[in-house]
Amino acid sequence: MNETVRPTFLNLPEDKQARIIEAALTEFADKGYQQASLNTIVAASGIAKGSLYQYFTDKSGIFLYVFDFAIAVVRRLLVQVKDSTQEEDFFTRLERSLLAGLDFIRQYPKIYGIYLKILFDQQVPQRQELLQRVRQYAANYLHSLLRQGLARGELRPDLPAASAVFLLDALLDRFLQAASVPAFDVVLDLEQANPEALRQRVQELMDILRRGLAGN
Amino acid sequence: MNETVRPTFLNLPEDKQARIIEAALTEFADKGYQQASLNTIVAASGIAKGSLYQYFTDKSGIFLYVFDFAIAVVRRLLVQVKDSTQEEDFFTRLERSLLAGLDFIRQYPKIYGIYLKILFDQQVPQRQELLQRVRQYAANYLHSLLRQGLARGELRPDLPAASAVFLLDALLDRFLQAASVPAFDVVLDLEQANPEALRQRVQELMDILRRGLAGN
DNA sequence: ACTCCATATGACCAGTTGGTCATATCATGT
DNA sequence: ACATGATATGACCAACTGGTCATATGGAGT
Repeated sequence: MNETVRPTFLNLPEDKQARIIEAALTEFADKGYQQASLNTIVAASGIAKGSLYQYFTDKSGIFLYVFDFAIAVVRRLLVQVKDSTQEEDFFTRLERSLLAGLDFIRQYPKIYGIYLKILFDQQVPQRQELLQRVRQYAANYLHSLLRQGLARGELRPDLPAASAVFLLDALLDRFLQAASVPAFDVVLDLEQANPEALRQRVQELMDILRRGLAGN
Repeated sequence: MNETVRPTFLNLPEDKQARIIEAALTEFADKGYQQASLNTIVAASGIAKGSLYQYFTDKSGIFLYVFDFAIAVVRRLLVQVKDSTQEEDFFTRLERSLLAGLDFIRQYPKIYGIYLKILFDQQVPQRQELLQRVRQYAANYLHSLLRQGLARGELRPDLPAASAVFLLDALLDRFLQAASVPAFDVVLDLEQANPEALRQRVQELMDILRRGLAGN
C-alpha cells in the first residue's frame, strides 16, 4: 500500500478537492494517462503546478487516486441494481442491469471514459491490477445472478457456468461500448437509437440468450 | 483520396520499404498513435529523420499507410477461412473462425496490436472511419455465415439477424481479446490455457449459442 | 567531365512535457 | 507583534516531440 495522496490534499476544503478531482477526471477520461497534461489539470482547477505536487506524489499518484474515486461510484451502482431487482427472474434482471449501465454512462460519461482508457492504454500505471479489479466486479455480479437463476430453475442445470458468465460479460460490455463509442457499432446503430428502439434491441438479445440460435 | 505516401517511397528497394513498414508497425502497435515516436521508427529502420518526410507527408501519413498494409493482410485471412469452411455447418464454421483468429493473432501480434489501439485511442487520425472499416468487415463476414446457416435450416427462422450478428461479433471479439490481453479475462483464464483447454472452452460457448441459457 | 535531378542527411527549431524549488503568503498561538 | 509551520506559487529545467531545410551524395545521360 504505497501512498499516492498527501495529507495536505485531504485537509483541503471539500469544494477545492472536488474541483481538482473533477479536472483530473475530465483530462484523464479525455486523453488517457500518458497524453493527459498536468498543465491542463492545473489550469482547469485554478491551482499552481507546484500545489499539485504538494497534494500528490506524482502523475501516477493523481491518476490512481482518481481511479479509486471512480470505482467507488461504480460499486455503489452495482449493489443498488442487484438489490432492487432481487425478486425478478434472471433475464429481467439482466435486462435491467443493461439499462442501468446505459443510464450510468449517460450520467457519468467521464468515469466510463476512464474505464475505456484503462482497457487499452498500455502505459497506464498498474494497468493489469486496475483492469483485473474492474473485470472481477463484473464477473462476480454476473455469477451471482446466474447462481440465483439456476437455483430457481430459470436456467438449464447443465449450463457451464464459467463460459456462460464469459458470454454474458462480453455481450454486456460490448453493448455499452456500442451505445457510447461512435462508429464502433455498425450493426444495431445503438448510438443513434431512441430509448424505445434500445429496449426493443435488448429484448431481442435476451430472447437469443434464452432460446439460443438454433433451438425450438 | 488524399495522398499520404510519396512516390519516392514506392521507388525504394523492397527490403528498405519492408524495414520501414516493420519499424512503424512495431512502434504504433506498441505505443498507439500519439505516443509513437518518429525518432524510434527512424532509429529502428536505420534511416535519417529527413528521409521519412521524403517518403510520407507527415506522421499521420505513415500511420494510415501502415494501417492499409495491415488491413490487407486481415482481409486475405477472412476470405481464406470463409472459403475453406464452405461445406461445414454454421457452428463448426464459427468455431473454425475463432481458432483461425487466435492463430492470426499469434502470427501477427503487431497487426492485432494496431487494431486494439485504434479501438480506444481517441487521437488516431480518421479513427471513426478506420474503426468502421474493421467492424464492417467482421459484421459482413458474420452476416454471410448466418445467411447460409439460415438457408440450410441450421438456425431458427425467426432469429432477428441483426441482433444475432451483434451478439456473435461481441463474443468473438472479446474471446480474442481475452486470449491476448493480460488480466482482461478473469473468468476463463484463456491467456494461460493450453490449446486443448481452449478448444474445450470454444465448444462450450458454441453449445450455449446453439441451445441458449434456458432451453431444453 | 559535366549536368541534372532524385534521394539522403542530421543539426536545428519551437513547443510541450513532468517535475523542482526558492520564495511568498497565510493562519494560529502566544 | 512576533514566531512557527503549513500551504501556495510560477519561473525554471532537462528531455523529448513533430517537423524543416540547407547541404551532400549518387547515378544516369551526354
